[in-house]
Amino acid sequence: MNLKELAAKLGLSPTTVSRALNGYPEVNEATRERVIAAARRHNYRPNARAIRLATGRALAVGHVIPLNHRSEMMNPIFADFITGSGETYMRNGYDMILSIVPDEAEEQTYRDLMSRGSVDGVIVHAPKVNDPRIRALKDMGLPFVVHGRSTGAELDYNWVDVNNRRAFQRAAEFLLDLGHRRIALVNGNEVMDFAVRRRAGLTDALAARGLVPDLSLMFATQEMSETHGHRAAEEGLSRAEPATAFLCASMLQGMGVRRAIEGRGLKMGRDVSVIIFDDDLSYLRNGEDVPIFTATRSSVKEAGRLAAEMLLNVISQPDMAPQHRMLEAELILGQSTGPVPA
Amino acid sequence: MNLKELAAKLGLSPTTVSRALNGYPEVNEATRERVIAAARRHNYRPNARAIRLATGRALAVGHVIPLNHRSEMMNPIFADFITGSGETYMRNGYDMILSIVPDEAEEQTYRDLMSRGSVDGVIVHAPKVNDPRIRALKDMGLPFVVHGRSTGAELDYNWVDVNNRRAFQRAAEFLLDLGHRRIALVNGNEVMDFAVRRRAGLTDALAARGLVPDLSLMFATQEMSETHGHRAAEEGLSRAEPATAFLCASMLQGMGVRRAIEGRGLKMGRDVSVIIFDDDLSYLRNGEDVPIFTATRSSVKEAGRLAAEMLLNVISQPDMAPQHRMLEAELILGQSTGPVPA
DNA sequence: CCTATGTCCGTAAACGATTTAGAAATGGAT
DNA sequence: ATCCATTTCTAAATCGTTTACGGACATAGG
Repeated sequence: MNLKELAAKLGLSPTTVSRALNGYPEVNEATRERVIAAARRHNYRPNARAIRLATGRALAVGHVIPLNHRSEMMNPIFADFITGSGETYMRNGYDMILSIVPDEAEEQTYRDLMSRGSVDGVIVHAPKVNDPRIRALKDMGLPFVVHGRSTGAELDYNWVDVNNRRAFQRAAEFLLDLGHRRIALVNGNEVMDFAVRRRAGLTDALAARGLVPDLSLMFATQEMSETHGHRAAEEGLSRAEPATAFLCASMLQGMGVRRAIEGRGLKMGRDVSVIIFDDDLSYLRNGEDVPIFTATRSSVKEAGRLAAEMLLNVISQPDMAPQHRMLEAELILGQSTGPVPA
Repeated sequence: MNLKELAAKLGLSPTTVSRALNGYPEVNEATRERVIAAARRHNYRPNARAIRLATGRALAVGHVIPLNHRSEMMNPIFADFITGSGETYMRNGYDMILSIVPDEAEEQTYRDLMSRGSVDGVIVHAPKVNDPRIRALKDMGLPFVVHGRSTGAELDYNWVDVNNRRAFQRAAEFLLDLGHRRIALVNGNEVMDFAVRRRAGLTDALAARGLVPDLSLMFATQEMSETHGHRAAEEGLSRAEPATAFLCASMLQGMGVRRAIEGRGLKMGRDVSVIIFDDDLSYLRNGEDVPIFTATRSSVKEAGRLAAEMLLNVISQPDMAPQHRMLEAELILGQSTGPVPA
């Protein structure tokens, strides 16, 4: 059942039917109701392909997920992010198109999505320091929102980010207040922008107390996984002067650190303190009612929701000034931290 | 730059240009090359919206992800699954459209995708026992492939599944050979079809040795998470006759079980044995070179690849007989199993 | 020489909606 | 009765491709 057929059944022109269904004012309310009733009765759904061609809009946004083909690993936060953004798209009649591409092909993917008219805008995931995609997207004129930021990008652009620096700074201050001086960092890969900011948060806090970071306790694991966290903690605990506290960039790393601690017969929270960054992932809850890990918490799902809303705004008002949204992580107290052992 | 403009520049009709670019035979090879060169030079990309309307194909497949709105949790295997399927779509020029919907709205979502012409087919995720979606999709005539199966569906349909029953049967036999008799099951929610099959695998193995399952050791957790695994193991270990082995449906549950074991000062693999189902997720590796957990392993990413290929085949040949692909899990030996303590 | 067969290319009509321009009907005001 | 504005609707163009059909030309066969 298409528009023409429906119009024929009603004895109206396709134009009027279209206008009636889309809420245009120049149609009698009586006919509008008649049209809507008939549309419902005949189960009419406008053909999305035709709408897209006629309006010149794709009614779709793209999420391009870079796949690090060395580790073949997709960022685990991604599932939660799209859970948040997906609902916004649905409510506004937009489709979400996912492209998973090796990271070196990402820029070309944006170009294709754009020039073939498959999307009206994109979300940029996992920005690196000095990420070239930002300049490229600006040049192409494709609306975009970055989840995170890119240090060194001289242009202004739309982003939604959590205050990674402040989060790790506060976490480090908390550990310092507990007397910890040998604080190990179990970071993500430091080509990623968020990792650099988290590291800066730690060094800021140390510097504020006149301490210099011990580079032998700064780990940046290739993957933010349990095993990599475990390995880093093994090293940090076997130093001549072992770490008394760990600051981890992810829950999984934190679990690996805990395993290393307990593997040595030590107790987390008593002998060694651990703070993690908790993205509040649905499938990796930090405890149920009472949190296991002390953590800086910020919901990545919420970030997804905000980024999607921002992108739809940017699409509908293309010459709007760049939008920014900074989220603050909350520091929540769990059972994994305590005063430094005497 | 569109087709008409490109044709004008070449002094040809749009028809000829279209045919040249799409490899139709009725065009001189010399002109074809001229056209291809010009298309490349002017950076011409055919408008996807127009192609879709003209051909009547969506050139897109849908993945409808049910969101259990009680737990607000997306299945964590999903990210790996689409990593596998995504590449197949890309190679064949298909888009992947993701819809994340509360599970009660899922059927309506399929209907919308279909009648508005947004997709040529869908992948059905997370089938339940007696899943009504299968009948609904058959009735609608929308091509689909199920990741998993649905016990009780009287119709035949396309599916890609792992042999869950055999996997858990073999795992249980292995534990029985090691002398274990009190084997706890830490299963997923048993409205899910795969969970029922895994349970059947265990009870099969027990029955083959004349044993009856101890219902007080059969857990079906609402979520397959670390905390739920931990809680189940706490119960299983505090029985009058505690479990000596655990059969877990996921890696995360296994990690929770390990935590419960170690929290009691016991050692996994010596005091208590654990076998997990390992979906070979990219962000949850079971060890690096040598596996931590003894596991039944089957790559969900591979399943995604196979399901995508099957779906594209079904789309291109709609009256093909239903296709099935059964994957066998391999039983890999880790450090989490050993003979039952005396 | 005429016709049949191929080869190569163009014309025009789809595809199914939106949207522009304009016509017909209606209602008041003069 | 005339004029103008407003309301309501229609016809036709448009979006950028694909594709059914047909024409021109060359070559081969009779």
